[in-house]
Amino acid sequence: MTARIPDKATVDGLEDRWNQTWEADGVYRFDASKSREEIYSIDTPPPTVSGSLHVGHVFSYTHTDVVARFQRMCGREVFYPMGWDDNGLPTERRVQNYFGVRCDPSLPYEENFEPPHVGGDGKSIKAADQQPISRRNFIELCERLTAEDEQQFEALWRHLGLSVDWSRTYQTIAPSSQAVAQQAFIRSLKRGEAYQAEAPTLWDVTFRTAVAQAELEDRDRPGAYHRLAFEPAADMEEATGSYDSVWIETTRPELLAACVALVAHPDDERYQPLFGTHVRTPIFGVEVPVVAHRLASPDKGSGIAMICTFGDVTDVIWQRELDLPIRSVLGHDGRILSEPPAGIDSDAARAAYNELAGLTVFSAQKRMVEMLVEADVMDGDPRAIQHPVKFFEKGDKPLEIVTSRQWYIANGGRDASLRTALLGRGEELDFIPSHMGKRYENWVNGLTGDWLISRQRFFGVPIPVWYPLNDAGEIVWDSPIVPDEDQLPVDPSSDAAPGYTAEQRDVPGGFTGEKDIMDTWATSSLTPQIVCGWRDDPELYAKTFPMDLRPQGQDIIRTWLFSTVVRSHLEHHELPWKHAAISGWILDPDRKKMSKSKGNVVTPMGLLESHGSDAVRYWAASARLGTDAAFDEGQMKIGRRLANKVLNASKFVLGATGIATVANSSLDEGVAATAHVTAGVVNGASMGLSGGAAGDAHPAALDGTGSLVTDPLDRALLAALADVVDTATTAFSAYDHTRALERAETLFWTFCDDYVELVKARAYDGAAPGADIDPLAPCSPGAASARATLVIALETFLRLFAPFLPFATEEVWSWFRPGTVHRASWPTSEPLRAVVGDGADASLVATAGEALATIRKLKSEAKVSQRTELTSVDLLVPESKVAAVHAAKADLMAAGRVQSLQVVDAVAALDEGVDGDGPEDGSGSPVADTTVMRTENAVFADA
RNA sequence: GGGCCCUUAGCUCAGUUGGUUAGAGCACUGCGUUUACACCGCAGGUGUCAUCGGUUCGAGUCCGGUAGGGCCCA
Repeated sequence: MTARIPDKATVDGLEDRWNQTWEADGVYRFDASKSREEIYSIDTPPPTVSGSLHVGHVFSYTHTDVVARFQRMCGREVFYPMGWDDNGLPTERRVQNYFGVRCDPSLPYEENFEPPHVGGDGKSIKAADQQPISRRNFIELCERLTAEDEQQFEALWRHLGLSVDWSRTYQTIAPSSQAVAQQAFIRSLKRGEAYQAEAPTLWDVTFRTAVAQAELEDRDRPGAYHRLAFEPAADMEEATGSYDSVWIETTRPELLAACVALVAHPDDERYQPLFGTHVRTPIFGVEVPVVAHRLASPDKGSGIAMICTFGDVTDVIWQRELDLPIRSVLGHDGRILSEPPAGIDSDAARAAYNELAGLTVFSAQKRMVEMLVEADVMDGDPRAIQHPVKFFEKGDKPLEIVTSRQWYIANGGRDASLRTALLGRGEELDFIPSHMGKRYENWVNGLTGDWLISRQRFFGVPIPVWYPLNDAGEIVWDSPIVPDEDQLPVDPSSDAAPGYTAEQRDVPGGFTGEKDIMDTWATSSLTPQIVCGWRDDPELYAKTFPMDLRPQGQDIIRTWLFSTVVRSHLEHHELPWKHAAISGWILDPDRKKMSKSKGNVVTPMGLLESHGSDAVRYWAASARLGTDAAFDEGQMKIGRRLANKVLNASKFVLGATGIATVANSSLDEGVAATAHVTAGVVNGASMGLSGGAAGDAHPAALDGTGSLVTDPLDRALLAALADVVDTATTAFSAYDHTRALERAETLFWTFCDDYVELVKARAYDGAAPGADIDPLAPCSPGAASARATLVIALETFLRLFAPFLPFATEEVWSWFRPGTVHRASWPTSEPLRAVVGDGADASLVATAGEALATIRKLKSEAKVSQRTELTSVDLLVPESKVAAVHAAKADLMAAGRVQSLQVVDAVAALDEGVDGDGPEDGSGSPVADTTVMRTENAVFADA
């Protein structure tokens, strides 16, 4: 029979072995029979599968897993599903490049379609080289690719050791998720929270879709002010008595045809006389009014600006608030429309407009400037500036504003009472750290409109409505046809509207399907409803919703977190979760945020393989929530060292106590020996996976007096451990996992470096080097005390470390404990305190350690091996510590290999009236610090 | 321009309601192969707590200003 405890312990290879066992034993399987009070539910962010996972994901998902494992050990049944966010634009883009195709909804479906490329080379394929395919073919390719990606993601998460119930994974594009998204939409529609509107919309001309406020970003771009002359109309000449032109400066001369007014600040004295009068636009000769508005900035350009429908977001506000006409000149393809807007009537104006029609914004500007120069209505050369321009965060051309019919969901952007209510939800939510709530508050206060959820794309959840066609075949937008909830999910582009036949599609008197899909966030804002079974599992839903925890990155507070709060508030009138744990950024060594574009991203699997998962988890867990962390492989090496130490210290404990002797051949015997060595404090009761109490440590109804743990040093160690357990538990309960780890780690190193060294000889109880120890044979009381302490401490440390180092702790647990450490109970201090009684003094560990270090220092400075025997040495100890050193004296002599140790009161020793001469060997300084231990009169056995 | 966070040893970071001489790990140097571990152990030096001012018997900690860094929003 092979030994169950390896001769050479290593952290390498533990991941695959334990993942297989955990899967086979269903260690993390959610038990839905538990009661609401017993359940801890986590709403894990579904990563975008079309993107690649990076170190930041590993970082924040580890934070979540650490909490999940802690809560599970505290006896909670952890509901911890994992999802994949696969719908949306990122997947479409990836499919286009990976397969060399693009979606053309006008094409018919092709059976058994095989794409022109598979795999691609990661570079984008030009649109012209992409093969157009039908929407259904395109979606099939999206699903094919995401399925592959999801497998890789799951493999990574398993390797990292996430304690997810992998039987409960979900996809945001899955039919059940679509049904949830559509049901929530329909209900919002019926309550009036979802609505459609024809309105100016921020539009990405590359992707040809509308985008939401949350997806915008400002980028500084070069631009140029063009100084243009507007001629006064008759009423202005009359008002001012002047024929002078009005000069405006604009960065967008190509939109001149859309000009509907000039605007200046109401307080601007230069232009006050002009308000209410008119000017004529250059080139086109359209008469437009001069108006006043507070958003015009007197110090920008000439202080008076032209309002175009729609040059930027301010133009939209002006158009709305000043009730100006709409004159669109830009199409959804980003080109100037072929038909001129109202007002361009003269032949000359039409001719000028025709010069621009069909051009891109860029070319139109060039041509427009030429015309302006020819007409001599532009003053000088364009003046170059840098200015912020709005972009779609995933796009690379400036956003334009076009008028289009879109769907919205109310989010407080237009309704003060809803906004107030949502701000209240933000205050109600427990953000960790709390200052992250400010980001939520700032975002809600900065909303400028409702949430635009419709996207003119293909791979996503369809907006579940149809529209009737009148007898003329025109769409009746105002009367959307809505499916019943039990019909969901529906695809209006292929399913017939309720009450119609398929033949009535797109014929007069029939119906047509909504072509738009919902924004990704419109589905992922419903992950609590998706995973908790809102639509189809009322029993589960009642037990898991509202959820306990939403962990996520700080970047998506305004998007994912906020939109989820919105949906929950609208539908359920409550928060979707109690706590929101916000992870920080990962910064590269230059303190910059790590990102793909900077090319400084490390692949997570490579990291896990080179350092080990426990090591990488240790690095992640060392960072507090909300705090940015450096990408620090040094920290991973420390984690690896800790995991390695856990294995080796455990080997020692099991060896010195004799448990290894029997556990090597049989787990049952090892468990029994463990119970024997600890007198039942660590016993084998409640074996198996069921119940949170498996492998529990039970107080053997002791008050310290009947305990095997009699030695003061042993009692001190367990007292110190009890303190650490209390601190770690309090910290963990407050989501401060870092402190829990740090406290456990610090005491563990003291345990290894000092305590173990001190009690080693006592625990061996005279056994010959290398000899097997019989754990059941009688031994001296001192040995029994040390052995019991070693095992109790080890077993407690394993449970303290289990959330952080799931692989190393489970490996060791399997050597001598039944079941899995991950279903063992989180340690409590009561059993430890019961074993050591009230009189235990935790500080004895530190004092004994200090004394040991003093003897080590003597040898280190003498440049001799720590093994060197000391015939005799005086240990000068501060008075307050003398008693403690005496208590550990025998262990100290054994560990320090001292044959004769004199413990001397350091204060008394300095007093010449006591020993008369000072140190006989001259080693001590006459002004020695009496608060620090030191040695004198050392005699080495031989040099 | 508004909001939030940060600045402590060469590096990464602790430092809890203000209270002895501000800590840890890494790195570095020296020593040492010990019946757990060389992926090891032991020992050692390391500070203008960004800066200026205030409150206080006492400030790394509380308050205000300044500088630098980061993020979000306009």
